[in-house]
Amino acid sequence: MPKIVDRNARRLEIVEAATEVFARVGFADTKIEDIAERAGVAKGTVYQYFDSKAELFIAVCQNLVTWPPEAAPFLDDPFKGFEMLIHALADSYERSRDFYVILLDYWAVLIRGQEPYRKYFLSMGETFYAHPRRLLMQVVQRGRERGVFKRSADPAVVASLAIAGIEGLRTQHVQDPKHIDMKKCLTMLVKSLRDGLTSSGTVR
Amino acid sequence: MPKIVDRNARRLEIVEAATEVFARVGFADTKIEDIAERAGVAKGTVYQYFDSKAELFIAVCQNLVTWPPEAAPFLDDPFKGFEMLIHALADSYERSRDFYVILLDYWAVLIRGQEPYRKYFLSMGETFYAHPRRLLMQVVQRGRERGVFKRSADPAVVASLAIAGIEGLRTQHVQDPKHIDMKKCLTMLVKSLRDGLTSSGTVR
Amino acid sequence: MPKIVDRNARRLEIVEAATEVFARVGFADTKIEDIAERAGVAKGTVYQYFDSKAELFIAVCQNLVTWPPEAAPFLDDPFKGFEMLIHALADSYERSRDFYVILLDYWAVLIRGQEPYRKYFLSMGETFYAHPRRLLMQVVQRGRERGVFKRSADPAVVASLAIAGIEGLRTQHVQDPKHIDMKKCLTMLVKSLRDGLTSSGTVR
Amino acid sequence: MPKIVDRNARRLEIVEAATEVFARVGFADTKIEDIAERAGVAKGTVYQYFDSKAELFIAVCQNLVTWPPEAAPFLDDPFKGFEMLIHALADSYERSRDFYVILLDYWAVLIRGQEPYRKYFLSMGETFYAHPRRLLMQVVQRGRERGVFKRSADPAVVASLAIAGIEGLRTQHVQDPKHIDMKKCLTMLVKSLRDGLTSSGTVR
DNA sequence: GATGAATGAGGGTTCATTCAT
DNA sequence: AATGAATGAACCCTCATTCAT
Repeated sequence: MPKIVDRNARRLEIVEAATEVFARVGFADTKIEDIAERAGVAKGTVYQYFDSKAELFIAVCQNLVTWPPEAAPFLDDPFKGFEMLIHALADSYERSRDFYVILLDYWAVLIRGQEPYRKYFLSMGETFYAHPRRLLMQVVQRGRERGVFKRSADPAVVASLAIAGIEGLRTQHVQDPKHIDMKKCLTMLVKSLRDGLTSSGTVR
Repeated sequence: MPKIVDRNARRLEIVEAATEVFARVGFADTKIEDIAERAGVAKGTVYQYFDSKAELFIAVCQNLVTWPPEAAPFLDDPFKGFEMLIHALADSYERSRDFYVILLDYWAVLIRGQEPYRKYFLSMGETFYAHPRRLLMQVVQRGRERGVFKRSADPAVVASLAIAGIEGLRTQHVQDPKHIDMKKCLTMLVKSLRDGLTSSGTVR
Repeated sequence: MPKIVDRNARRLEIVEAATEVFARVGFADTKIEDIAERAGVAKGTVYQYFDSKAELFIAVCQNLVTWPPEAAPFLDDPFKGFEMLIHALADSYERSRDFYVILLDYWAVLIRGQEPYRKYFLSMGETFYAHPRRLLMQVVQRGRERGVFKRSADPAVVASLAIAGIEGLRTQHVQDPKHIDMKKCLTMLVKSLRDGLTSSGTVR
Repeated sequence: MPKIVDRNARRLEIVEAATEVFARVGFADTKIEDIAERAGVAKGTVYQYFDSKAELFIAVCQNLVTWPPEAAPFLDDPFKGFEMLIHALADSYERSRDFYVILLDYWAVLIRGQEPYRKYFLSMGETFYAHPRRLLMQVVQRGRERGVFKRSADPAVVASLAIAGIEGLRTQHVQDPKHIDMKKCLTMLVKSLRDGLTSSGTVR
């Protein structure tokens, strides 16, 4: 038998090293050697686990896409649940700065990537956004059923808006933390959306 | 003038060619030669106008940061003005897909860039976001003064949220246009924010 | 205008440098850098003239395939012509040791090469062998018409045999010059083939 | 014996696997891993039997050099024997395409190999060609003694020519089977050489 | 002995940048 | 000013070989 190694563990070590490096310098400027060094292995070893830099990047993204909170505890109270969910999502961004920063390259592939990868990332993106969106839609739906949210509220639209708000705030915050008071903004985000869900609808 | 084309015109041609190429394939994968070809000049010529690929990218970004609509016509009617402003901003993204796509690389520099450039892009970002933010804050402020928006509404927060919503929706839309109904989402964005600005405030 | 260079001349210099290196160490062990050095240019320059090592090798082979002697002066006298032709062919091998040695790699591509190249080399091989074969067939044919060679002699077969003999002798000679007396062997080759072309045919 | 398979059998398995792979893709493009896989062993195991890829190639060549037919049955009738011998040699090429194809790399070492190997392969080449040459020389010699071949015929030259013809025809045939009618060519090869061995000698 | 994980030197290729014309 | 040929540092990836188990 050869050297005893837990391939899965080693693989994960490399993915984690890669996550850190990709996040710090971006895909284009990342050298495989840097990743190897950070993982404490030789350059060639990386290629025993991943066929190419691109494959490794995919693995990194997949590894990142495992964060979303469970919805169960939030569902009972639509009002409170909606608020909790948004904060949980925002936190998940907060918790992993890597995650957010790697999204830049992730998006880049999505928008401009060549076909083999583009399609792949696209499906990844679906699961990626699909889970939080599903959770959000569930609370909204529940709220409608209970009569606390308006019938006319479209759960898909609300979910998109909530995610958009969170991401958009993060984007501005990452650029210049001083200009954004995240706490206040998130509070207002929740409030506005809830108002939109409950207001009598006739504006003006 | 020794030549028929003056330097400024030629320079702009190169910037525009670069904009198109950067947007299409991203900064890292853009070759100076591609830009030169698209601009109809030789590779060396590009270096007569820009010291490096990075400088050229800066010029491209600066050239992009000239879009926002004028606020004047909207200011009189806070309600209508707020709505118009958001749609105008969304349109400006819409109108220039290049613009949005280049933001990816712009952000990348902002977040990870080495110092000479990072600081530079940061200040650029300020003007970049500052103008639309200022316009939004103006309408909100005006609304407060007229008593149509709540006193407690923080113009800075509202502006951030509006921009966040627009950008976040675009992000999702660029990834998969089918999943997002932009029109509905923008309408709800306006409505929610307005509700947040007018609701009696007592939540629950 | 850029540096004034005769691209064709420079290209040829590189091909000639490559010919020497490919011949000396073989395709697989040839480093582009070695070729560049021998041509007195930088590594990158080679790639301005050839897309890849394989393309360069093709160019080398094509450049080599320009040797065959003109037949005209020999055609009148089938006997003498046949002899002269064989010696001329043998000489052309002799003159360019490079040529012969590079054939090894040429054949390797032909026999095992992947499709884009295999087909290409195949067509090259046709012209490569086609010319000497055509010359040989012409003299034989002329001899038949004049009645000095047997009607039953097949020009194609004779041509193949003559070329086979020359190449086969070279192969042995390159391996160990001491074991082969080229002059005597060529004389006997000519004599045998001529005997085969004139003998009454009833063997035994 | 500690294991079921003895070293010699295992060694031979590896050599045979290597023969197949070397023939198919050539020495340079052969990966030890491919050989190991085909032999049904692990990569490291190959190195238990051979110190290096080069050593393994030597072993492959040595294993190949065991083919030639026995002369005894041919010797009695010089005419018939000469013919049979040439066909037997041609068949031996035919039977093992591997053999012929590996010659390419064999020759390459012979011509350009570094010293430790070059000399080695040279001596191998001698035995390699020596055996068939010896057989051919024997029949010719026998024919001279019996008075059916001319005194002036040089057995060494005839042997070289016969081998040259066979190899040269194979070379052309491998490149493009359509262009060569091997049967006809071999018949004419035999006939020509025999004519050369019996003709009255005064050409013209 | 056998295994296969790890290694790292090595080479093909790219491309931003320079510079002679 | 414009050109595009030349440069060479940089980097991805391969694969023969080693070695711990």
